[in-house]
Amino acid sequence: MQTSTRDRIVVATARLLQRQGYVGTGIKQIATESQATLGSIYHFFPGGKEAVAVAAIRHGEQEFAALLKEALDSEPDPAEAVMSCTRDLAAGLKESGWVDGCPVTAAALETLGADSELQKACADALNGWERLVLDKLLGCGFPADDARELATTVISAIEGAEVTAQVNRSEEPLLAAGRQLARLVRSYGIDPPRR
Amino acid sequence: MQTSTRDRIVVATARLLQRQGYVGTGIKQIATESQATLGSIYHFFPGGKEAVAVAAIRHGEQEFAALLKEALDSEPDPAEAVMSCTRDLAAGLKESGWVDGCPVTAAALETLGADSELQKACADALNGWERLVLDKLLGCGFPADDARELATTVISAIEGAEVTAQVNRSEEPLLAAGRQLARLVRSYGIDPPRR
DNA sequence: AATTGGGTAGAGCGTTCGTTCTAGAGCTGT
DNA sequence: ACAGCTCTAGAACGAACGCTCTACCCAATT
Repeated sequence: MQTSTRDRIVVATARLLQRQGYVGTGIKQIATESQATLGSIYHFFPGGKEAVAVAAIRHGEQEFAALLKEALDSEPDPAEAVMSCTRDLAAGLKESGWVDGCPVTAAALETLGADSELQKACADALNGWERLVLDKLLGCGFPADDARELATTVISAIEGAEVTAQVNRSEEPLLAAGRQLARLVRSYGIDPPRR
Repeated sequence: MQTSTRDRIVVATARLLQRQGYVGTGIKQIATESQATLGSIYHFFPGGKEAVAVAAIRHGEQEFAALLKEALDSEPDPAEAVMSCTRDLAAGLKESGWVDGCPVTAAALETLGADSELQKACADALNGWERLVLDKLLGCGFPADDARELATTVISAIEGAEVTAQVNRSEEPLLAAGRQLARLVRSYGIDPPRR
């Protein structure tokens, strides 16, 4: 067997959470989609549905972090880097038929009231991504305070633009957000590091 | 009876959708929360759960539009207006214990695949709000192209910042987004209309 | 006084949910 | 050969789901 059963469960769950949220995703659907059985799922995740979801969210976080990191590293200028990021996201979103959005937003919104492990995993994901942007900005010479506020804004705006793009089935909201965020970043008048 | 049964159903459903999404909200919970019975619900909404949800989303759209309009009208300068908006949202979010977020996002994300009436209602809501911002910018003398792109970015960023604020249980993401959006709006160098 | 019809009330339908449970397959070390 | 282990397999449970259905209340109309 190529991939382990456990990995198949996590990956399939991550995709399902992304598309239909936490409550909308059933354990039995996960079993079918991952070609595993209920027995296997409860063997690897004695914590049940929530434990599977937490693992899937963490997987989604890393996957998205990799995409983000690659886009940020591809351009020395942070403004260009942000646009590269929204371009990649827009392309991926369109390719999936507008269903593969942010891997954590849907799950996060459904589990806000109960401060569960799942909710914590979602918060960790958002903060992790924010840190990637923050580091990029700091590396470009932005003052710490400006960089922090910009980083949270960039992640929030991308997050929101992705939802808007999905709902309208259009790349435009993401691309527009990318351009405006680039303008915002440039407005600080900090020269990109030459290499 | 003060409020009609139908109205109680719609209002209660709107709040439930906001907090736990579409799939997470049961018809029987709606009945309990709105002090109605199943019979009443299916009497007023023969279309079942989805019909109730559509009515609730439209109600949420109008409610949020009113808040948005008030905030936008309170300041002549569009940059200040956007910040006033995020301040109001942050205050409301904190007051609700971080659970009463955007009335449509949660429901929208769960119903992306099936192009249902519900999905359309969510798209209408987002576009309606965007138009309010657009009109404000146009009224301040922004060129049409810039205004359009700014308007979608503002709504997307507010949307995303609200989610981030909820997940982190903090006003800061919304306030930061407000400040950065104000900076972005000002970067176009258009004088606010004097009155 | 009788009738009509909008609205209320909730028992019960079939289905699906998350979870538990027992049984067995496939492998390793002795 | 046998015990011991991880992992697979799916039947079965109680609870909850969306929805249908019949029965009833009560104010307005005839």
